[in-house]
Amino acid sequence: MRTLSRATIYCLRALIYVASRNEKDKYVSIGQISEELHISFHFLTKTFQTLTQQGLLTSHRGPQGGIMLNKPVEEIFLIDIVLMLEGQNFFDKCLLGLPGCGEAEPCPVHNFWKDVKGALKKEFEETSLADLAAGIANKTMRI
Amino acid sequence: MRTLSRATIYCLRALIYVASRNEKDKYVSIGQISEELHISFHFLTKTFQTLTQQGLLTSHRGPQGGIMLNKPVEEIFLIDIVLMLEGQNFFDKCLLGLPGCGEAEPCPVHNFWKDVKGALKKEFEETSLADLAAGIANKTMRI
DNA sequence: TATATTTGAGATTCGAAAATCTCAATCGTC
DNA sequence: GACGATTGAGATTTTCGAATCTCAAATATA
Repeated sequence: MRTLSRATIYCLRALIYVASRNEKDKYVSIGQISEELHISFHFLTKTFQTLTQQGLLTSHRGPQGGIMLNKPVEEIFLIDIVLMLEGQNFFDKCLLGLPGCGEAEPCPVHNFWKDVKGALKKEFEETSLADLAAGIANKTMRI
Repeated sequence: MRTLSRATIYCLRALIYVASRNEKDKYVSIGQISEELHISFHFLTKTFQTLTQQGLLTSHRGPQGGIMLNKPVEEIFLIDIVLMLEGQNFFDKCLLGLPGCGEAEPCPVHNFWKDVKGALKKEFEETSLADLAAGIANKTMRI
């Protein structure tokens, strides 16, 4: 079950890593994240750019530069990250990929899928970066 | 939110179409399905082959040939189709795509995602082809 | 101000899924 | 038995997301 794109997955892993370091008001180097997590550096810069443009992160060039979360990890939710990277219409898509599907002209699985998406969205809305990072306290855990 | 592959989507649309025709013990031509639903003929034959090999369908070559459901539509569930086409491990995958993730060594989102997948799987298990086809009674509905 | 470090941005390459094409196998009908 | 209709199977091409590469812009530090 492939739900998120690679870009989102990488970014999520990176943000969980950043959150777990819990260093406020300090830039974390993208290069360092890339090395620690074995994620393509250039791939990361691209996704971080998007999040910076959308206001979730602040970035800083030059030595001691990097990225920094703009809000406390308790106030950043999974849904924010996913919508910013996958697009605001992430939860609006039809299971069968039918372009015309909607409330006005629902496909056979429209209502079924609407419920499923609603439940998933609720989970994403209630799960913060702090929740996700909490699991990482255990050092043996791999991200 | 992209959940199913194109192959599965096409097959699902095709099976809903077949189910909605409600013609027992009669072969439905793949060519006809392809034309009606504007789905690539060769793509359909491929996915139907898989379902035939796995016992969900019976196929028949030659004139008046086609495919036929092996069970009543009430007894074919969404989960069957999805697992046959996407693979039996469809609901086992890690949200972050981490290969080592599992009960023994869970990733930060493992338990969160396990619950979500469990709920989705349950929905798929409880939704039959008959349920999906029921919506099609309305002729204006597009599949 | 010179330099090393780091992100920004876009071009290019790679690979897997998607789509198409070709021919073989099967079978009803005449 | 010949022919046309239809699925079976695999090869080939196309497309698009993923990954890489290259250079520009910014800035801390000495």
